[in-house]
Amino acid sequence: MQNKRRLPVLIRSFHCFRLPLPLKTGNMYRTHTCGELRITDSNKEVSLAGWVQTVRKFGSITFVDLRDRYGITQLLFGEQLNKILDADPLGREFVLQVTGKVSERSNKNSQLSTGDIEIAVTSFQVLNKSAVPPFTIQDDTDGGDDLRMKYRFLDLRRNAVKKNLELRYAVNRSARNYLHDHHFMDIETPFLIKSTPEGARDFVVPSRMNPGQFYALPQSPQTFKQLLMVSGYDRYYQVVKCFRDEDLRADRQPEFTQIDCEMAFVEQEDILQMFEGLIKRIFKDVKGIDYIEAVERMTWEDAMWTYGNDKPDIRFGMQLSNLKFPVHTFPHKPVASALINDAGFAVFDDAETVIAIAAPGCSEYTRKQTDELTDWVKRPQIGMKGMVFIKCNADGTFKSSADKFYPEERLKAIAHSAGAKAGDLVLILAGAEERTRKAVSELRLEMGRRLGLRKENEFRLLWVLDFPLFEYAEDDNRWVARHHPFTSPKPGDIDTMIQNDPVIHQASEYLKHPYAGIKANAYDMVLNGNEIGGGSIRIYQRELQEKMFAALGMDKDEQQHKFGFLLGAFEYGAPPHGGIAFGFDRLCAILGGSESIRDFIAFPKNNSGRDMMIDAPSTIDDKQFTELQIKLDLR
RNA sequence: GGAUCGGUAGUUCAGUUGGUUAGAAUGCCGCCCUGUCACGGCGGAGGUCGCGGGUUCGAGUCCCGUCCGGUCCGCCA
Repeated sequence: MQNKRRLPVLIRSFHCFRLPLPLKTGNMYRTHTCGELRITDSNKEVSLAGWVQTVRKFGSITFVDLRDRYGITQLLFGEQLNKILDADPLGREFVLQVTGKVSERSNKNSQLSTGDIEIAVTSFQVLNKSAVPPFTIQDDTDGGDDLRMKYRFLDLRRNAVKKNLELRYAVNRSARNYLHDHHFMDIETPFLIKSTPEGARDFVVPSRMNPGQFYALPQSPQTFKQLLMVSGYDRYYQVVKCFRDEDLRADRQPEFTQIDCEMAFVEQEDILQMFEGLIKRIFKDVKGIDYIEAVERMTWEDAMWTYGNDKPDIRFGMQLSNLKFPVHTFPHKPVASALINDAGFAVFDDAETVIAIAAPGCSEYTRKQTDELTDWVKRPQIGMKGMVFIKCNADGTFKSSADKFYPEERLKAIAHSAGAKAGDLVLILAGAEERTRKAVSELRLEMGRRLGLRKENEFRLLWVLDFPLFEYAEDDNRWVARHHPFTSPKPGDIDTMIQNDPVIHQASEYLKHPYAGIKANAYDMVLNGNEIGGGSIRIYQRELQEKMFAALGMDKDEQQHKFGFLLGAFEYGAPPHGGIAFGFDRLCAILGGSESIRDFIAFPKNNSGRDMMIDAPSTIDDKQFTELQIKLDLR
């Protein structure tokens, strides 16, 4: 494992970006915004326009907080104007335009940037009334999630959401500036393209002019950006919508945005350095964080070995002790099976895989607490049958739920292998390989969270390198591209690929187990346990691309039908090239300290892919079906 | 496709072993109040307990179904 990075990490949690406050020019509605007037503006005659945040009435005077995108300014309605308000009161969220004089307040409000002044209103105009909003437009709104989504246009007035969108814009600007500085060119690619159901399910769009035929919305601009490389636009980028018709999560939307980049005449190292630069620039511009010297690097195999996960959160340790694994899983790694073998403990003996981790400082856990942890791993989502504990007591003794089978010396050795110290609690899971590995990885993250080891203001970046090129799809009984079928093998594996004539479904000699097989020239960038970007060096020779398609079980006809345009282009001087795409929404959410990407998207969809505000998707008219020559057949 | 949590006033929630008239806070409406900024005081209105069925003398509460929302697994090259 390469590990040249120095320890990190400090942190300022405020956002360093700032939007310009003053309006460049006033107009008939307003001379200033609600966020910019200060005591130095005293006695100026100004006009403001905005929304009524609150009305505070005191008999013959009234205070109104007027809000716009830039802030809140207090308005004072004196005795005369107050009579007008008595007759026709202002309500929350009314759109109001006022003219008046900036005056120093007798009671200042240090919480507001405009808190030293108020506007002594001389005239006003209700530009529009508002119905009573269904929830309060405040940082701490009383509105529930679905109500906020239904009235998203009101939710967006809230400062909390506005800050997220500002952060999003800041990330966008920062990325564009960096890429522009490095000669990347923003080129738009089409949204109505061809369906090639390889990875995710496509969204499809019927074509009226070509009855019975459909466009697909792009899952990414992958092939187009590669064609742009063939065309000689050697540095391309796009902040672009992508579409995938798959089930959603808190961090997954059917339409999402990528910062999509591609470069020609590069090898992997060039890409890694260029985009480390990008991410550092974003951190600096958006968070004011300037500490990242180099992004740490780890091979995929090391990540799987050390953390059981291809996107490890390296902010904390708790590295795995791999006590037992099937022979071919980690051919180059020292599996420590001697520690647990030959003890007659059926739970371990019968298991395909046994993995231990040490939870620091947890040796004092009560029976109730360990039972609760056991229940946690027994939940259907984790699916383990139980958990074995070793308490590493402060006095140097060891106590385990498997005492009967392992003398203290062996418990000590197992605990030691997991890096446990006195006072730690070793957690051991055993079972089928895949499930156990995932369970330990989840357990590690959960314990890290519970023990406060995943610090919100700490950011650790990691490149995960050398992914396997192929992955076996149990359901379809075939090999699929782990990244995508345009990914180049590692240089050393290219000859193997070209020389062999792969009929991969049957036993492929050179694929073997993914851990041992051909490695891809692919890389993911991981931030605090989240994959924020991924890419690869691409195949640019027709012959190799055909081998790749064939390896995935695609015959010549199918290759031609689906990707003939790309294979053809490779015959006309395709340069070596590669690229990367960053998940823009997710990156923003992480920088904003949130698990959910929804609050960083102006108009997101819910769990079921519905837009609750406009109520989409919806049925269409019979006339539309007729035009499309489509008949509905709901089964 | 599956698991799980939730749905009660405009809103956020409470509601005991099934038992009299379903509560609180906030918002809303009215009156009072010249320095508030979570303003305050007094008064008032506001409910098909998601929907359908069942058990029961009696259901917000128990059972079945269904719809909606949240989270997760599968899925997401």
